[in-house]
Amino acid sequence: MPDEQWSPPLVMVTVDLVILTLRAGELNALLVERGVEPYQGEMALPGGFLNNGEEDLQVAAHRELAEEAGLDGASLHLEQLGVYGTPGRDPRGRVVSVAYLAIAPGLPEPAAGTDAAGARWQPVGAVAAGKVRLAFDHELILNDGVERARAKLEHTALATAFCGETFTISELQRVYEAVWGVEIDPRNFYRKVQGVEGFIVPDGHKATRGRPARLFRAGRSAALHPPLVRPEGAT
Amino acid sequence: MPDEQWSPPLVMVTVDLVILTLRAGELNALLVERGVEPYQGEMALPGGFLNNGEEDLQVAAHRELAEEAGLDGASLHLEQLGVYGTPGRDPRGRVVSVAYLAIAPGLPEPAAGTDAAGARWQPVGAVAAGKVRLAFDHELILNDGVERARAKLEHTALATAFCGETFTISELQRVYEAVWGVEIDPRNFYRKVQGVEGFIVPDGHKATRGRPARLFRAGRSAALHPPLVRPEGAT
DNA sequence: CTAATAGTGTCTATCAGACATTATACT
DNA sequence: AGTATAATGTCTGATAGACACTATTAG
Repeated sequence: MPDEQWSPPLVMVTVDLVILTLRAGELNALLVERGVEPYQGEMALPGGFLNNGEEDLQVAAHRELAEEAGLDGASLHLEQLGVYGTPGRDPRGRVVSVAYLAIAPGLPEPAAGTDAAGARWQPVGAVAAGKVRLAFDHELILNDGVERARAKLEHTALATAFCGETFTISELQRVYEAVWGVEIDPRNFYRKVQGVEGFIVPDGHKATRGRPARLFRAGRSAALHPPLVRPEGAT
Repeated sequence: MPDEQWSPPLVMVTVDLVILTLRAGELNALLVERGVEPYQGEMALPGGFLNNGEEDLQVAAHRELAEEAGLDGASLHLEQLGVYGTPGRDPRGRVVSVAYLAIAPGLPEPAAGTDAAGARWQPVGAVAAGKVRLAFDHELILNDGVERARAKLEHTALATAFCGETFTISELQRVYEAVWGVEIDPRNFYRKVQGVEGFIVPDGHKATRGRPARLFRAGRSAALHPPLVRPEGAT
């Protein structure tokens, strides 16, 4: 019980980012090689300490997004994922980390940021399979982020954030298949996505090998009614 | 950009609790009257600073649950809700608050805790209607907690946490009606809840005015397959 | 018997999943 | 014509919502 002399403990706060994209039909996360101790040389999620005592958490997340990944956050979906504050999770002392989830369309290799010795995309499957080890408790955070993304695909228009400005329905379908890890019947998918009010709106056509595909762009709805339900066996 | 002399800013961390229960068929939240500045005399969510630099966040949440609400957290559903860290949200300085959501079955008036000058249940409708004002950004946190509870009722067995050890299907239905703010057809509700694998299991009978009701207790499943979908017009 | 509450049955419009066919381009 | 990809139609079993009846107790 605090007495009159007691003052609250002070802790350090970091912002960590789970940045997901699609590359070659696989779900990838952006990882950086740590340039300083602790865990120097190991892979970790991009992130870092608050700049100063007055920086907003969301602002700090956008700043790290730009610094470590070279991504302009303005057009990016960015959402709070959770807090990770188990004592001992960071050898430097008591560090509470606020995790954010960011979604980006397919991108080339990132320009290595100023802080990070090296930043690169890694398939989340490789991390889940234990092929890539992460510093701190970042594997836990990454798994939470991936699961959140999978769940959000059902109820929100998040999938369009994985695509470019415009996209075909097939491309949108490949997003769902990659993130959920399942195969979807194209005919039923066409019917369902077009039945969701305000999800996607037509925007011209695209030349391709074969019959030209209709192009769409994201509609006005953030929430999907009805939702696109994830099959039972999804990853 | 941090130079070699730079050290991360230190912030204070609080844990705040959204504790929900059902009283007289209405969704209520536990609020305390603040005994100290700032916001002395106003209503707020129960919560407080970390005890020390080594206290786990979840442990701190359980501690506050016991201290300020007199509730033993062992049997209680407790879940992280989010982080609230906007600069200026607390006049004492930079305070980052980790919010937790707790669900309790119907309880009598709480014994006022040691920290809180007074703790009492308030219908969340009164807060939403502006009849009760909360300190800090606690109204935002409360709203997030209520919305989370509503969403979780669809996909998890959370509703049973609002009931006692055993309950009738009618009682369970009243939980859904109160939290969602809608009326549900009892016949369809019976069919649906009994069709969900592992949601509820029979456990004797209950004497009542009229035909005795079958009693149930919570089943083993945490997640509901299929989910109980919330009607469109739910609050 | 009557009142009160618990529990079950049925009908129908809609929807999800399986599956085959037609359409439009390029070579 | 042949190939490749896009788009649409149909059938069927399951489900959600509307609705009416039977069952079991107390007084």
